[in-house]
Amino acid sequence: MTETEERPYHHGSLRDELLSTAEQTLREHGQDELSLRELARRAGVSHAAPRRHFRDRQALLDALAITGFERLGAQLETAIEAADDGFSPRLHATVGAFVRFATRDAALLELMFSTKHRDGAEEVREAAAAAFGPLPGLMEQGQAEGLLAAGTSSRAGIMLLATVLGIATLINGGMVGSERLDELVDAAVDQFLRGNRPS
Amino acid sequence: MTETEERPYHHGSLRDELLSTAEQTLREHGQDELSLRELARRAGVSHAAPRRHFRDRQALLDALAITGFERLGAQLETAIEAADDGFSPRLHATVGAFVRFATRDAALLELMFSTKHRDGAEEVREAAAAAFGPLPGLMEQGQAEGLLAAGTSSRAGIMLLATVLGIATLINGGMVGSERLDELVDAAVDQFLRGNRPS
DNA sequence: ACCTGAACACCGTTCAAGT
DNA sequence: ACCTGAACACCGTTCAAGT
Repeated sequence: MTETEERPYHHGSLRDELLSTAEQTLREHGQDELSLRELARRAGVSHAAPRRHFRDRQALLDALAITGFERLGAQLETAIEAADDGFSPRLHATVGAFVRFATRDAALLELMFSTKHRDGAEEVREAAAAAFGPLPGLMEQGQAEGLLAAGTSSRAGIMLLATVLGIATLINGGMVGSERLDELVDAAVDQFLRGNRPS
Repeated sequence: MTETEERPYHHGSLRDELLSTAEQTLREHGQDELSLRELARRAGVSHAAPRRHFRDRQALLDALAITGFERLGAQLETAIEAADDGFSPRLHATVGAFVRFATRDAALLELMFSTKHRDGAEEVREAAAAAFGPLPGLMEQGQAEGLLAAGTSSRAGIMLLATVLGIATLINGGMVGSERLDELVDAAVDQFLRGNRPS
């Protein structure tokens, strides 16, 4: 009945399984504990098998960052769609979704925005760009509604992201108590609106 | 004449030497390439010798983060003292000093604000708090000069720090081109002032 | 008090060989 | 096309022993 009693020689979906158990290990034990050999063991496969799917350890980390950005992008989109049509509710929904993602999965966030992707790993940056794709449109809506000053849509999106990313980083690193999360997020949105409204 | 021709059995200042070559390796090759054994080799000492000074690898990383915060704090202080007396020039100087530190030494910045220090490593958080000690006072000066709204000195400092930290993270990770650094820093200060001025 | 040298268990990576 | 098994060079960590 069950098809998992005896594993076939060809695993079938080894790449996906490695990625998902890697994500779990990253969340529960951090990046340092993440070893290719351990992942192979958990998948019931030889230690050299992952080599077929990930050139090296860094390639696995890059892939984790990419799927992270994909999930983040999906959550941002969902949040925007679920919110009311106006700029302000959409802005709040977006910021809230980002911060929820960022604090729920601290180690993944760190990996996604890590310096390691600076060289090579163009795909990671593309995934990041795709995840934040909805932002400029949202900023333009804010301008159209007269809530944001004109001519800042790209910069404003980066500024908003930078602020909430910074807040999440400070909290994830233990530099700021997590009980201040909501207060700071509200302040970020507030400061953003006040700081970028038309004069 | 030279006293380094033959190393004595007792190194003398092994801890300091390990830390400073570790800092260099971190800057040039990243955290992954940082190995205790390699540091020991470079110091001309057995691989087990660092154990006397750092309980394990994480303890070395913590120490690096601490000295990083100490240097950052010193640079912030110097910048404030060198600036004109007013709030605005001091604010610009502080932000500029932080961003310079953050982008010059990306791997160190990452280590300093890493999730790893969340558990244990209370000293790292104390070092961080000490480095940012001048911020609340600066915010109070802004309030006294009527440029910042009252009652936000702690929160305002965190917000400012979060925004510039986020900008540095985005640039260090390659998500935003480094040619936008000055533009974004100016925008951060501008948005901060507009967003927190008294109504 | 500080350092050495051997030992242990673990990695990532490579490569010929198997299915 | 995908996986195995042995091999290599490297780790971090521990501990008895040296100075």
